Formats: sequence, C-alpha cells, structure tokens
Amino acid sequence: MEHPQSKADEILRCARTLIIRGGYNSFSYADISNVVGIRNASIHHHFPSKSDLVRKLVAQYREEAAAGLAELERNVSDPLEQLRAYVGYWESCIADATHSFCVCALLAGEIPVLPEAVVLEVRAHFRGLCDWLASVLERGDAQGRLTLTGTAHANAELFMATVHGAMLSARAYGDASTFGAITRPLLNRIAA
Amino acid sequence: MEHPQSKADEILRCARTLIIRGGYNSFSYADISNVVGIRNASIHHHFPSKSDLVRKLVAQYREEAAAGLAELERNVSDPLEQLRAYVGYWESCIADATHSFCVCALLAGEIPVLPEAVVLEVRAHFRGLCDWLASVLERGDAQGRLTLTGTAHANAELFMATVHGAMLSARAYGDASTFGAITRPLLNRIAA
DNA sequence: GATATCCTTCCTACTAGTTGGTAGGTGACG
DNA sequence: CGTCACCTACCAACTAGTAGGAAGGATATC
Repeated sequence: MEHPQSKADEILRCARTLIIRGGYNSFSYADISNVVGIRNASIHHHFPSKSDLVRKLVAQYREEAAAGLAELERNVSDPLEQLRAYVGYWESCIADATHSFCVCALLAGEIPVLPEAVVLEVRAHFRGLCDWLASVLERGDAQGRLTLTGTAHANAELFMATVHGAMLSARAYGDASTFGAITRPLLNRIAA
Repeated sequence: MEHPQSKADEILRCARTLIIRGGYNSFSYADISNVVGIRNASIHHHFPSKSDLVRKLVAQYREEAAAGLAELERNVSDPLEQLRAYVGYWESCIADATHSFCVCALLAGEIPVLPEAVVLEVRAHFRGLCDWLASVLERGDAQGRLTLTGTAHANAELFMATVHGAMLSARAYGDASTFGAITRPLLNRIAA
C-alpha cells in the first residue's frame, strides 16, 4: 500500500493524460488498462464508476494547481512576473502532448454531458483560478506595476478566458507557438 | 428529393445540436435516429461514416458562418459596430441551449482524437474567422475608429481566443451573462 | 401508353467490437 | 481471520457499420 506511486495514482495519472487528448468521452477503462498494468475490472475497485474516477482526477488536478500557484507566490513576488510565470508554465506545457491542455478548460466545453459531480469540480477550478488572478491583478494595480481598466475581477475573467482560448487556438492550428503569440500581447497590454 | 428540408439536412441539424452539447464522442447514430424519424442504418445511406457526417456538418456550419459575416458586412458598415454585432450574435446564442457554443471551438479541444478530415475543417474555420477579424480591425484602425497595439492579425488572434474562452467560462459557470461580462471590456479596450 | 430499368431513399435484420460495470474468487499481508 | 488489491469470467447495453430488400419516382424502350 505504501508504494511511492500507488496503482490508484497511476490510474489517475493515466486517465489525466487520456482525458487531455479529447475529454470525458474520448477514453475508456480499456484504454487505461492497456497502459497501466491492471485489468479493466480492477479499476472499478479503486474508482467504482467513471464519474468517480474523473471527479477525483479533477480534484487532484486542482490540488496540484493550487500548490503550483502557492509555490509561484513564494518564488516570485512581482505581480506581473507572477502572471508571466503562470503563462510561461502553460507555454511549456502546450508543446508537450501529454499535458498540452488544462483539464478543466477541456471539460468545461463538455459540461452539458458531464456528471454533476465533475461539473462542480470544474466550476470550482474556474472560480479558484479567477480569484487568484484577480488577487494578483489587484496587488499589481495597487503597486502601480499594472494598469487596469475596470475591476480586478473583470480583468481576471478576461485574462483567464484569453488563456483558455489561446490553448484552443494552439490546438486548432496545430502550432504550439500560437499560445505565446496570443498571451504575450495580453501581458504587455496590462503591464504599466 | 425536393423537400424544403431534406432528411440529410435534418440529420445534419440534429447532429449539430447534439455535438454542441459535448463534442464528437458525446453523441451516437442512435441519438440522431431518436430525434429525426429515421432508422440508425439509414443515416449511413446519407453519411457513410461518422467522420463524413461531422465533416459535412462542419463544412455546412462554415458556409453559414461565412454567409452570416457577409450579411453583417452588408448591414453594418462601421468596423467597431461589426465587431459588436458579431459578439452580440454569440451573446444571444449562449442563452440558447441548442446553439450555445461554436461547433469549431468545441471540436478544437478534441482535435487529438478527431478524424483528420474534421481537423482540417476546424482549422480552416479558425483561419477564416481570424482573417475576417483581422480585416475588420485593419479597416477600423485605418479609419481611426479603433486603436490597435501590434498588428491587426495579432489583435484578431487575441480577440478570437478571448471570445472562445468566454464561451468556455460561460459554460463552466453555468451563467450566460459571463460571456458578455468578458467580451464587453474586450470591445471597449480596442474602441478608440 | 404500357412496360421494363434504374436510382434514390429508407427499411429490417444483423454483426463484431466496445462500453461501463458486476459477481465471486485468490493470494498476500498484518 | 479479515482486509485489501487484484484477478477471471461475465454481462447487458451500446457503438459504428453492413447486407439485402422494398417502395417509389424518373427515365428509357417498345
């Protein structure tokens, strides 16, 4: 039970990589068992239903995201640089096929067909990310490092939407550099 | 054969509504035959494979989009008002469950699991839309109606990404007004 | 004008493969 | 001895897709 990487965690990781490719309905238990050395039925031992699996997957993703942002806060103090680091993180992810999209951004598009429990997690991620962005923008504005038009919250929503849209465009064009081409002007625009 | 609304067209319409809910893998031939009065197998007569069906669906969608933009150009002359009309169109769509998302924006997220033929259509839509936006922005800039930082093309990519991201956020929050809350500041920002 | 031929549209009936999920058992380990 | 992790062996429902036939209209032939 004290594996450094438990089987349940392996399943979660694998499912995350699979879900990033094409969403909730694009992968099956069989896909997971083909990658992780485990039988189809054994996955149900750890996650009774697909809904459970994906809910936990998103919950874990949110925890990691929160931890990542907390570390970012620790390592970088300047608000503008924090935003740059956040965007830079995603820029490096886009090039990597296994992490080339935000799990929640992808699932958000499929919300009408998602189990309610998953929807709640996705929504919570959007709120949490927006709140963090708003706090950074607010601080940057107070410090005179950024110039905002409108409320910090409104700017945060716009910032988040643009980042998610940039992921979509990068996928559509099949060109990772698109992400940077969109987000760089976005950052420059709010820089004082 | 000369039905005002042919069966093939009914199938395409139905598939579009279904695909808007959750993408390529979220609907089946059975879902279509439940809505349109036709047997599962008969759908294959009109569209041999699912890939064919969705490719044609996206092609038809693109034609309508092009026609819509052409009409917009005819009815509205001011570039800024054209952008407002474009965004306004989507704002009214978001509230309607059957058309609450851009088909191509949704499919873009699933590109790694999509048939190649569909990917090409989706990519072409992104290019076409971006080109149109760039031409409007260019003209607005030349007329002094808009103030751009950077090239018209870069601004167009940013604009398009934000609109798509706003659709995602509206779905994530389950709140149609989010779309307007994001796109209004976007428009105000480029207005001279 | 009747009839034969063809094409289109849609049907019933079917298939092989996949889907998420269940029942019940085995071995290891505390 | 019980619990946990995992197994084999299932399952019903669903997936896209096929085979072959029936009905109807258009067209060509006599």
